[in-house]
Amino acid sequence: MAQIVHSIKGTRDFYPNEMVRRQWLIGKARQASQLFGYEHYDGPCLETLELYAAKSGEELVKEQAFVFPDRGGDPVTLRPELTPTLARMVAQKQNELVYPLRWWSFGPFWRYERPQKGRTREFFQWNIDLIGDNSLMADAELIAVAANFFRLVGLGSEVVKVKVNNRHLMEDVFEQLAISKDISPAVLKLIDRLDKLPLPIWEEKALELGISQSQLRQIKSVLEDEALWKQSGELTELFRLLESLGVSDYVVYDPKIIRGLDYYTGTVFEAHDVKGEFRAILGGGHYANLVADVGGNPLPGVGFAMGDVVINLVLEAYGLYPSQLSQKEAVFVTVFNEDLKAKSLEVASQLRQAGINVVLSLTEDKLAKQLKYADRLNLTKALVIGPDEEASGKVIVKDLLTRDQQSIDQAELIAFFKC
RNA sequence: GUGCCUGUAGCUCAAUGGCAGAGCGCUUCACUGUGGAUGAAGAGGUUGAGGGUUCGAAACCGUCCAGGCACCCCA
Repeated sequence: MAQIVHSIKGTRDFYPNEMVRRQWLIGKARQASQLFGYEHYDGPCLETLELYAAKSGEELVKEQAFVFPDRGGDPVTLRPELTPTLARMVAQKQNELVYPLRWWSFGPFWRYERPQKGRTREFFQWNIDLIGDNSLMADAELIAVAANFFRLVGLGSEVVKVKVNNRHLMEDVFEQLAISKDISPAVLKLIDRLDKLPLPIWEEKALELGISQSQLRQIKSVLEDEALWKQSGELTELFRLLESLGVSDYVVYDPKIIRGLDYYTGTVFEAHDVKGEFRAILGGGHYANLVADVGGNPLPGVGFAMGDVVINLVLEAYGLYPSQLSQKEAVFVTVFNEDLKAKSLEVASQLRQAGINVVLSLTEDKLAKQLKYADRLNLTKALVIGPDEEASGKVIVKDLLTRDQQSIDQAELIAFFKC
C-alpha cells in the first residue's frame, strides 16, 4: 500500500458510485437554475493572478489561491472563485449582452487551505448570478432559486433555512450606536464570527476594536432582536416578495449574517441546516459594482455560490441521495462457450444498434461466474444463449433481481427490451 | 500558518515491551447450463518511512510522510 503514489492533499477521487451522485447533484442545480430561466456558462479554470489582484479580498488570493509560474514565467492562478471571471466575461461584452442577464455555472475550484470537515482543496461550486438589476426583485429571485433547489433535493424548510440580512441596515444601526466608520468594517467581520467564538473572547475582541462597554451591550441586544428587520424598508419589501414567491417558509431573518467578502452591499444571505451541525451550505448577496473592478462600467447584481462538499454531507446525513442511482442501465450478455461466442457477439451488436446498452462477457467462464460478475455490477438483466437456444432461435432472458427467466424468440428480443 | 488526535491484511479493528490475530471481503472447490445462502480450503503484512532506547518495539522517544478535527478563511 505504501508504495502507491498518493493523491494531492485535499483532492477527492470520484469512483463510479460517487460520480453518479455528483452528476445527480449537478442535475439538481441545473434544474433549479433552468426553472428560473438561467443560462449555463463557464470560464477557464486557469486565470491570471492580475484578475484576482483587482478584488476577491486580500486573503483569498494571498493565502489561499494556488499560484505558480507557467513555463514562460508568468504567474498563473487556479481559480479560487468564479466571480472575477464572471465580471471579466461581462466586461468584455458589456455592450452586447442582454440585461438583466441570468447565468449559472457548476465547476471545479481550488483553495489552498487545511482540509477538514466540509472543506477540501479541490471542490465543485454552483454559481448563479443575476446581473444588471438593482432591485429587490433580483435579490428575492436568487433566494427563491436557493429555496427551490432545496425543495428539489428533498431538504424541507424544517431542515434548512436561508438566513437573510441587509448590510445597509447594519450600517444604519452602527450610525445610531455612534460606532465610527473607521472600525465598522472590523466590527461587521466580528459579528459574522459571533457564533464561532466563545462569548467572553468575542467581547474581548470587540473591546479591543475600540467599542465602548455601552456600545457592546447595545450591539448584543441588537443581534438578538429578531424584529430588527422591520427598521429596514428593503428587508420589509424583500420578505413581502419572498412571501409572494412562495418560499417564505425557507427564509428567516438573522442579524448575525454579514458575509466575509467585502464587495457585498445590501442584501446578504446564507443557507444553514437548522440544527447547526454543518457549515454554511451556500452564501451570497447583492453587490453594487463588480464589473468596474476589472475595467468595465459599473453594473449591480446579486448571486450566490454553493460548494459541493457541505451539501454532500447534508444530503448524506438526511439520506436524500436516491438509493437506486446507477449508471448501469445495461443488459449483460453471457458467452456460453467458444463455439457460441460469435452468437453472443451478434446478439449484443443487434441490441446496441437498437440503442440498448450491453455489457458483454469477455470470458467463456462457467455461467455461475459470469452471472456473479453481472450481479456484482448491479445489473438487472442477463442473457444466456446456449446450444438449446441456438438450435431453437431463442434467447434466455434472466431477471437478476427476481431470478425468473424466460425464453424469448431472438427476433422479438429488441421489442422485449424496448417496452 | 497555529493547535490537538490518528496511522496494524482490500475494509473495520484486536494484540497495553515478549510467537502479528479476528470479522467482513477476495480466490478456488463442493456445483462441467445459472449469481446474493451454506460448508471447506487458500491467498493476502517491511505494523506509514527511516532512526533511537531496549536482551527484545506494532507499542516507548524524537524526525519525516500521510490522514482526521478545530482555528484562520470560506463554498
